Amino acid sequence: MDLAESFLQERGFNGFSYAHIADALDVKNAAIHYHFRTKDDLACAVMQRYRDRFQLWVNNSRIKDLPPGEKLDWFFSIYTNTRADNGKVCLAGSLETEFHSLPVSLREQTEALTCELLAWLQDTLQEGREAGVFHFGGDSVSKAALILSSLQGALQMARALGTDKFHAVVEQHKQDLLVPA
Amino acid sequence: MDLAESFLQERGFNGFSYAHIADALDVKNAAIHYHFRTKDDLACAVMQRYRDRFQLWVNNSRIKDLPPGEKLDWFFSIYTNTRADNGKVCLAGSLETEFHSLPVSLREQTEALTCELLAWLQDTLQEGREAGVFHFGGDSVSKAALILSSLQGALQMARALGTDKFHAVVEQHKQDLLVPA
DNA sequence: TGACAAACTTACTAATCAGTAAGTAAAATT
DNA sequence: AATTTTACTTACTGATTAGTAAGTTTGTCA
Repeated sequence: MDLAESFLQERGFNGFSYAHIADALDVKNAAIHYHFRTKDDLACAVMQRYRDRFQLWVNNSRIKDLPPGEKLDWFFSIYTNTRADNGKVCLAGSLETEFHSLPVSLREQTEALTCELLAWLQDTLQEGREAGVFHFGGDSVSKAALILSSLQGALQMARALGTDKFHAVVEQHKQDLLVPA
Repeated sequence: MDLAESFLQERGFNGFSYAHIADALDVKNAAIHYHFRTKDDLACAVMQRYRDRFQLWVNNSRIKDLPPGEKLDWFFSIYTNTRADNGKVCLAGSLETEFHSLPVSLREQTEALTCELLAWLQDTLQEGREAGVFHFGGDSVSKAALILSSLQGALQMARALGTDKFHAVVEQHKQDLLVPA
């Protein structure tokens, strides 16, 4: 599953095969089929684990009780540390790009993940604005969508233009949110 | 090339084959190979045409002489009309997602396109800020990267969550840029 | 009219793809 | 000790992949 997750982030759903994973583990492809009957099953399991992990984090008091500014820093750091610096992109973004060539079960997982990320970000932004820490116009739903879409896009952009661009985007978001006017 | 462009935007480079195009045109796959020896050649030709088209537009006085606010509206409208409403994503975003599984020539095209989009957007933002129409902190390079990455990401997000989300992101960008404080 | 080139088709190839059926070895359970 | 389960391997299948070689049709031009 770790390998499948990496391949999904690095090459997309259509960009890897059972053989890639089997070779990396030095087993035969049938060994993968034993654990995950179909490729959809494998990808769905990866997505479910990814979602569960996120929910576990945000419901943990180490994150939940943080002030909004630090919560957001934590969120940004997920993208910075485990994605941009390793040339990976967000699972949601990766699968959305290939959406129309994906099995239905995997589309549902993609939708669910995106909703969950968006919901948490929206709550955090709202909380921060009410606390006077964040400053932005419009509603928190749109601002959350703006930030999430930008993080997704910036990870992809980092592929072509290097991680500096990604870091610049994150800093710009902080600037936009934190500086009053 | 029109079909290849559509497939790239809808399914990604690894998500379509010569057979898809041949079937759609009711010819044999060898007919495609006659015009484009390899799949890389085809995709590169599509990218080159896409880039040329963009340069033609931005150098045309119908766009070049527009005030910054309307320039930006035009830029947003490319994404809204020809992508979000048809379930397509930006070519740059699509190829960046699969970057590590792409032939080198196609990676170079992807990088070039991203740079060109970014450069134009940066100039436009700078011009607008100097004219007092746009308001944002930080430098225009970062802000351009933020907006472009967000548009890319929002097109992908629209796949899973519908076009409403995309439109909300565009409105939020306008709000962020246009409202003084 | 004949030469030639453009735009194909027919008929392949070798590789890769997801997925399966049957067999095996070792560990866990009864 | 016998049985069952887990985790594979071996050996495939049929579909699809990008790409090729040789032949065919159609239109253009000298």
